[in-house]
Formats: sequence, C-alpha cells, structure tokens
Amino acid sequence: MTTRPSTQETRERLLAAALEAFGQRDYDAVSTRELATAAGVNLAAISYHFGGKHGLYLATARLLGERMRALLHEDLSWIRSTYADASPEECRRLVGDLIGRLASRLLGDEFGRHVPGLIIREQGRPTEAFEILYETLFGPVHHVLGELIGRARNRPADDDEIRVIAHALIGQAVIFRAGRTALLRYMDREGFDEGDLVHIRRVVAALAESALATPGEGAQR
Amino acid sequence: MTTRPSTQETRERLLAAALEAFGQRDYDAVSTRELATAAGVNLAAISYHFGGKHGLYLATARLLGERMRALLHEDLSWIRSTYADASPEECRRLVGDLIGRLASRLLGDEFGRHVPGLIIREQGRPTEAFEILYETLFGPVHHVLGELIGRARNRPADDDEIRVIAHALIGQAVIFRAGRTALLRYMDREGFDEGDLVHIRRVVAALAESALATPGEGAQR
DNA sequence: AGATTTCAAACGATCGTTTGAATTAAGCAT
DNA sequence: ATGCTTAATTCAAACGATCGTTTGAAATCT
Repeated sequence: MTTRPSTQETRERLLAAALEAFGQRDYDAVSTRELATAAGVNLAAISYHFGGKHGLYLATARLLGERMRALLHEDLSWIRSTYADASPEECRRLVGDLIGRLASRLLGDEFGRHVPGLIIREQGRPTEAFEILYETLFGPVHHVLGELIGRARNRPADDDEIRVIAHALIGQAVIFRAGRTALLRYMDREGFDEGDLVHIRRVVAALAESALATPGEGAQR
Repeated sequence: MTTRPSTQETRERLLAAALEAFGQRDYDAVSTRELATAAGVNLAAISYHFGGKHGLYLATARLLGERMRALLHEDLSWIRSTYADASPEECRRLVGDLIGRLASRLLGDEFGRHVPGLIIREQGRPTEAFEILYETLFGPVHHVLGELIGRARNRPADDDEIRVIAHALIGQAVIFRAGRTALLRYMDREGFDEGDLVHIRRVVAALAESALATPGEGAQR
C-alpha cells in the first residue's frame, strides 16, 4: 500500500547524505555528484526533488532544525515550566545544568556531529539557512537562558548585560565542538569516552553555575 | 620609473588578499582568479611564488600565526612574568581580564576578523594549517590559562579539570566571534560600537572571574 | 493511457594549473 | 656608461578536470 514508493526514499537518502556532508564540510567543498553517489541515487534527482544544490542545502538546514527542536524540546520546555516560580538559586542551577548538558551533547553524540559545523559556518556568511537554524536552535536557547539568568540576577531578561552573559555561557558549551580538535590536542587524547563526557558535563555545569554566583557589576550601579 | 611590483610586493599583495578571503570564506569557496584579481597580480603568480593555491593557504596561516603571536605576546608574556608569585585571587583576576580582552578583541578589531574563521574551520577538517595556528594561538592561550587557573584553584596546571575549565573559558571569548551573527540578532543590533565592546569586555571579564570564585568539585573530593 | 520518476549523457561555466613568450633586473666584459 | 648574456618574474592564453545543471529518452507507477 505504498502510495509513494521511491520518491520519498530518494529525498530521504539525499537528505541523509547531505546532512552528513554539509555537517562537516563547507558548501562549496561538497559536490552534487558526491552527494548523489553517497545517497545511491541519480545525479539529476537533486535538481528534480530540491531544485538544485542550494535547495537541498536549505532542506538539510530545515531537517537539522527540526531534529534539534525535537531534541531540545524536552529540556527547554521543562525548564520553561519551571523557572516561572523558581528562586534565583534554582535558576542558577538550571543554567549550569543546561550548559553542561549542551556541552557534553555537542561534544559527544550525533547531536553535535552536524549542528555546529553548519551553524558556525552560517555565522560567517549567513544565508537563508541561518534564519532557519537560529530560530530552531540558537534562538530558543538564547531566550530560555535570558529568562533564567534574568531571574537569577533579578533583572529583566532583555537587559543587555543579561544577553551578553547568556551568549558567553553558550560559548562555554559550543567551544567543546567548535574547538574540539584543539581540546583533543590540549588534553592529549584521541577521542572522548563516556567518562570524559560526564566529567566535562559536571565541570562545565559547575563553572557556569558559579559564574552567576556573584552579582554582576550592573547590580551595584 | 615604472614601478613594477617587485617579487616581494607580489607575495605580500597575494598574502593580504588571501588573508582577507580565507579569513571569511572557506578554502574551496575562494578561487585563485579572485585572489589574483584582488591582489592586482597575475594569476600565475600564485603557482610561481607559492607553488599553488594550497601553498598560499598555508603561507596565509603562517602569516596569521605570526601576527597573532605578536599581538598576544605582550599580554601573555606580561601575565607569564606575573603569575609565578601571584595569589589565587590575583590569578582569578588575570584570567577574567584575559578572557574579557580576548572577547572584545575577537569581536571588534582586525584581530578578530580573520582569525576565528580560519581557525574554527580548521577544527572541522584539520590540515597542516591547524598545527601552525594551534601552536601560535590556541596553544599559548591554553597554556597560560591552565597555569593561571591551576594557581587560582591550587591544583596542577595539567589537571584534566583545569584544562576543561580553561577550554570552557576560552569558549566564552571565542563565541563572540564564532557566534557574532547570532549575537547581533539576539541583541537586535546591526553592529557593535566601541561602547558595546567595552561593556562586553567588562561583563565577560567579571563572568569569567566569578566562575572561578567558588572552588570546583575536584577540590572537595 | 498518462503522469511521475529515474537514468546516462551532455552542456556551458569555472576551477587550479601549466605553458611559452614577453618583460624586467642583474652581472659582466668592453 | 654601453651592449650582451643570463636568470628571474610577469603575462595572456590555453589545458584538462570538475563543477551544477539540463536534456530527452527509458522506466515505473497510477
């Protein structure tokens, strides 16, 4: 009863191959022939189904955005339902937890393999894909962090200082993927095992939490 | 007295154009013709002087590394000469100062325009250029931060936890370039002026400093 | 049957590099 | 200085390879 036998599968195969390729290499460094071969489909399928390489790229960004939204949904929505009547101390703890979790996820699993490559690359030369990825990933994290940190410091979430802090803390997590190679070298390792990830998650969480422990300069102005 | 560009000038022009181009776009996204045109030299000069596009790329990485070394030299060597007999509190302050300075530099001036693009891109697919850049940039900062944080927490600088913390704090600075576009959007701005930079530098410095204020979990093990 | 999807082949454009002649700089005998 | 030789550098043009895309016929499905 397959109403669309191979049409959908061709699309999915191409998207999977594109996610793998665009996730770790630049747009221009990925060729359509390579994508078609990796996906096991004909070269012309890219133009046929996505209107061209760029269309496939955008579709990949959308796919990635949706997956991220699903992955982050439980974490973020739980936090969102919590912080409304949480104490500043609890908010601090939530921030640390979120940052630590983000760091180990980015470093460790499937989650982190593709996301930052695409996202960080989009920062340099933003295309339409940036909008897609910001709204599903950077944006929600920015927003939730802003709320939490605002509460932790008794300041409005849209305060400039709060936003700078939120961004800086995200950096604590992102660097574990963006600077992964440098970290491997710094820590003299060939890869990170489960124990490393747990350790890193704890350390980063504690670091982010204590970063908010002392009131910022804005408080005593 | 027709001033034909001398040998050296041709090289320098190409390097300048390459730094500009490779600093913000991917290797494959930059064409040799574009570089030659931007530099105002003949296309064949790339092969003649650098042995090809890849040679020019590596030479660019070397040039960038040297400039970074010069830029960081005063900061780092001053710190190096200081921390030997500095108190943990002073070390904390030095860390905050360094991270804040790094953040505003990366975000603001010429320093930041080219570095992270090249470096972060090299993390995904490390080439020989990664070695060059790690040794002149990431490496020294890692090292100095490790020493400072180690002293601040009374632990050896080569401790795993210290290294994770050092890396995370670097992330606080790097994100201001790597995630610049997202930050602009988050803060609803079109660019950052001098006031923004000063503010960001202060906030990030205070954040990093207070992150080290509470003893890590390793201390009470 | 008619519409949709796949396929091998080819298209023009652009890529990095090479070529060989033209131009410039430098050394040297006169 | 002057002419001549030689090496170094620049230049326009062309090379083969690969790029993204298009084509029109074959295959498949409704």
